[in-house]
Amino acid sequence: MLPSENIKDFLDQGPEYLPSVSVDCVIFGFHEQQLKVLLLEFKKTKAHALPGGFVFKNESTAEAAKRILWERTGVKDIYLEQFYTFGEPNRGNWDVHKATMASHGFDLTKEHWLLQRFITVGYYALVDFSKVKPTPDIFSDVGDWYDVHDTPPLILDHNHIVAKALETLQLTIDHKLVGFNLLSETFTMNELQSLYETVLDKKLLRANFQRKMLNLGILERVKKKFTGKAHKPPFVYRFNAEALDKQNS
Amino acid sequence: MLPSENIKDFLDQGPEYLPSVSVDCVIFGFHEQQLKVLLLEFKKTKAHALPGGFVFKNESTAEAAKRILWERTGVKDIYLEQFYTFGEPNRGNWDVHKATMASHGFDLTKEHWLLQRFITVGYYALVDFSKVKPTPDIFSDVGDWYDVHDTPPLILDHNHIVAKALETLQLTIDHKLVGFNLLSETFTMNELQSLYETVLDKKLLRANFQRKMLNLGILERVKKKFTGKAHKPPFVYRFNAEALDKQNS
DNA sequence: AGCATACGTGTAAATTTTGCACAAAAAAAA
DNA sequence: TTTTTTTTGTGCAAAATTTACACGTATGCT
Repeated sequence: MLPSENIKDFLDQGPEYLPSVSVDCVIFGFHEQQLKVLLLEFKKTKAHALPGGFVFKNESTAEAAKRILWERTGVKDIYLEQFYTFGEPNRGNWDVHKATMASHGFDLTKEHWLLQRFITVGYYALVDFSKVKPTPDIFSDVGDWYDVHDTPPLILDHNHIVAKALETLQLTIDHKLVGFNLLSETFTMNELQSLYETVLDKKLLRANFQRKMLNLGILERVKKKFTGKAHKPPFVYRFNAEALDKQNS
Repeated sequence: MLPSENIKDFLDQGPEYLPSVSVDCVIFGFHEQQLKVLLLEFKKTKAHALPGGFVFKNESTAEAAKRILWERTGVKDIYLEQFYTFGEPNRGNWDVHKATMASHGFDLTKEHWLLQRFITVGYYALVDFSKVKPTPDIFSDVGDWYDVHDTPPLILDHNHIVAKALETLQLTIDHKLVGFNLLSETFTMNELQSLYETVLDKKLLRANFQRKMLNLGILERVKKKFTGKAHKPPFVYRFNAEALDKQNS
């Protein structure tokens, strides 16, 4: 199927969506000491945007977010949390959408459903960077990771949405054990610490951090890691889900 | 104007609202050692509900919430905070609306805008109980305060919404200084403490509570209170807004 | 076998929180 | 005016937590 046919299909799908409501996902990943966000780049217009989409009439906003997440990352069972709903009537310039569509040969009228006002429900997702293959959608040709502190200008109020998501994550990570979702299934204490340092943007004392984490009783020691380095290899930990559930409930 | 004409006006207003989006307000007040919520009781059907409404096409959800708040309480400049958006496709039984309208002589078809699916954005408000005169809307004949732990069954998912609002308030009050909004402009340390004890649902040590509050540097001592009792009257405090702004920023 | 490395734990100092006690204050009563 | 009564406001020590640093130890390489 040609790209423009996909887009026609999408535009025809308008009536199946719940009007006025969209969902945007701030997908966080952790890589090389940086907290990353997954962004899409539109074809031709080269504008950047958060992965987002619309909500089917019999679908919850959370399900819509999960669907979008799956389409963009190929990962299911993602840690997902709603953080804010952006309900301003003027969330920015919708010309981008018009231009994007025009660049594909669709000239939308002012009344077209895609150019109406949308409230967007923001979800942030924490994913294992190594498991994710950023997948562009039909409007974008690339999905790529950006340092959350060094994002390009985004369409609409998406920069604001990213900022709010980061703020929420920083407030959350300290008293709710969500950080593990950003690491692979097993990890060293060092990796965990540098994740926390990156998210909170401050140095932590190794010794105390380790004690605190171990005392939570949610880390399971797996095995030694073979590093090939001339020193003692670190333990590798796995995060114990049952214990976490108790704490978060 | 007769009630049913008001209702007709309301029903005709459908096209002016943003489709699929509503706003519900959990209005908290503090009275007689109880945390209260303002609830409406529908005429005839006697069902209870949160004050809520719809969003005009050029209005933000926050503005809509403020408007509803003003209509129900007669108070402006209310402390208002968005806490969650309820985006399930099945948020409960919409028969109540149909029945309510039927009781006013309007037989709504299944396709009527009022009976469609709505996402609702939840806001909680903190108001000075003594300043508020609960005002019913056109569907309800009474607005009344209920102990948040002793509410009647509410329509749709409104009980759930109240629970979530309370949860948010409890998490917030400890590290964000929002409690003052629930008291009158001046208050004694005792009143402030019993507010905290009620919201957090636990006893606090008077001496330490007082120290903590005073050390925040946001309380301004006003004057002695004449109680008519045979003992030392307490100081009366006023909450100093500028100092708070610094802390919350 | 010994060394370099950085991991894991022990411990003391500093700070904050908790619990309780008591004096000061002010209105009413004598 | 003096005493009585009650509750406020502050002081202080014990307990708990956080912070900072030091040291012993396991491991792979030389």
